[in-house]
Amino acid sequence: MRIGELAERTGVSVRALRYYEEQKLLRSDRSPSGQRHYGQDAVERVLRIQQLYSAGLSSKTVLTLMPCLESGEVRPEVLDLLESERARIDRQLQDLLSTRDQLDTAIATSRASMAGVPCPRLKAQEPRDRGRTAPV
Amino acid sequence: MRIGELAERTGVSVRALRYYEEQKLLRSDRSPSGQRHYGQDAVERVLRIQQLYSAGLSSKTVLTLMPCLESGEVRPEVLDLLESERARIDRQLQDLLSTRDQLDTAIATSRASMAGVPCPRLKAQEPRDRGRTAPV
DNA sequence: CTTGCCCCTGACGTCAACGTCAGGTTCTAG
DNA sequence: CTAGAACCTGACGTTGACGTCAGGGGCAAG
Repeated sequence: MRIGELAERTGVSVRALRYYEEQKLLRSDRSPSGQRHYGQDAVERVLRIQQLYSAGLSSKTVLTLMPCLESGEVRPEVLDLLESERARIDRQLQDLLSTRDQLDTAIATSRASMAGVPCPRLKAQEPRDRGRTAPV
Repeated sequence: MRIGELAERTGVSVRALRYYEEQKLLRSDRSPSGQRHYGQDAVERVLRIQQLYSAGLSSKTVLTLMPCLESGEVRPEVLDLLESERARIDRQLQDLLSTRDQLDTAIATSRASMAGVPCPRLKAQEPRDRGRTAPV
């Protein structure tokens, strides 16, 4: 398929697909006139790239890690990267979950108040340790 | 406390704190000479701002939603924003969880191969390795 | 043939959350 | 009193993942 169809089937823009190729995250066969052509598996690969981006990985990190995630072969020099990204994801998960809870509480409160029920009091979340220096 | 102490206690930069004030996310009392002073509650507020940023909310969205999350009073015109952010967070949670699973699989595979299968390029640690320049 | 759609390669624009520098003021320790 | 740390206000720089525009080519239909 050509780039327009791939874009449509993945929901990402044509520009983004060309950007992925520029970053060496995606390859394409070229017709004699230079047009890009992709196999069916490109759809899955693009969706996977999007997922990794959405998880906060940079294009360079995706480039480094994708072969490992696909093949299962982890070269020892990328293990640190693998683990630091995992740790970052864990921290971000906590922030997302906590934020989601706060949004849910607000939404529930809103619905309740729209139904005429009085607003309950919200409790503040205890802030998580962010590696700050110990208080004196 | 002054801005430097607040920065240290929250782990965010002085520049970031001034930026938050610029975005009206954070207020400060000013001494006659113009220096910013903060109460103890500023620490919690800054950590909360960071958490919302980490959850992918924009500065404008944080500005809009923070009062609701604190007071529990949701003006009906922000309910849409509240719900769309919640939906976005849910999607991002899926991506993060899936990515974390993939990383975990790769890490586990790596550990297994290091324990069982001899890795071709594993160098032994050299005890006198002092000239190790940290790559940037 | 030509119309219209899709495609190509640069290359500059964008946006957010700061980093960084310049040039000047204020606070504090000795 | 003085050095230096900490603070102030601009204002320009950075980065990543694209958006967008300019200028031009390829190809099936009518």
